Amino acid sequence: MFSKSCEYAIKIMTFIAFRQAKSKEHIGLDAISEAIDSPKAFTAKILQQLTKADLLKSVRGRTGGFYLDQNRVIVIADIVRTIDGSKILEGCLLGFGECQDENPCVLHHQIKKERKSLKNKLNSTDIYTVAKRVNRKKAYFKE
Amino acid sequence: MFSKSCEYAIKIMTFIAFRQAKSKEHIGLDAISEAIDSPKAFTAKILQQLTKADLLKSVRGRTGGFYLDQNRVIVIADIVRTIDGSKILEGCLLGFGECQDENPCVLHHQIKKERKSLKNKLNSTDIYTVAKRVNRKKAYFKE
DNA sequence: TCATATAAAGATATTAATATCCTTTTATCC
DNA sequence: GGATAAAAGGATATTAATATCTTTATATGA
Repeated sequence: MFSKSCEYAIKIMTFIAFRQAKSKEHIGLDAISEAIDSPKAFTAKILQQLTKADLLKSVRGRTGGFYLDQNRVIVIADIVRTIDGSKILEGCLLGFGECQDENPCVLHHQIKKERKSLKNKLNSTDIYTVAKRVNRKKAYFKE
Repeated sequence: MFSKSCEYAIKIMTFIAFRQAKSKEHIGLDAISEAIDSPKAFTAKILQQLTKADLLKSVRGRTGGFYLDQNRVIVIADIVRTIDGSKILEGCLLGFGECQDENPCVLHHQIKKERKSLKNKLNSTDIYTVAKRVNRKKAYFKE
């Protein structure tokens, strides 16, 4: 469903939200990739993408690391759109460039409702809420 | 969401169902790839996969081609499972090997309901029903 | 029986996703 | 100011998905 990069990105963002609820210190690559069990160098690239897209803030140098601007509410859909693009949320299931209600692919109307509720859910699930669940040990970043 | 191969496969199967409702003649690769607007050689490979998986029947030789065993009801989920595997329907959204209710990833419970209804829909949508919609010009195989 | 049209099978090519490695920039601490 | 530790950036490697091409097997019909 999501690309591997996107899977990591969702874990990264929710992990930082989780950690930041406990301490305001910047969080470094090492801590992140250890916590979510992801390859370090690859994780660094995804962190770059998230930072460029302004979903994440970063500081260089000795006490550097990553942190979230707490004023901004970030939802899972923001992360998905940044890493995988909006195709999975908006695009045609069968690859039409323009799959509207007027020129629908064979699955369009069949799956319309289900896709919409999935999209709504991703649009309404923010990372702080997810992070709270981790704190209550109701969800995990790695197996 | 689905791989390109799977997109083609869904079109292939629904197209054959659609054509077969009109004529019992075997349908050849050329007609299929033309109708669904897919690369011919690649389409041939997918047809092979579908045939091996017994979702589709084939006949070689001069009047050869592909056809459906009308006694068997095939749903979209059968096609998806054959081409992309069951991961997209059953597997963890964030790549856990074992993502159950007891050891859930950070998205598991959040998206559980939405995934389930998507899966149900794919499990209950059969290709003949889809084909009928095409016949009524309510859905298309290509743009 | 032989030419032809078809699917099956195998080999290869191309492109995109995943992943790593090395160098550069930047901030901190001594 | 120099050593150090961090992120950023660029280059490369590996693997998987997409796609094509060529050969083989099989059935038909003249």
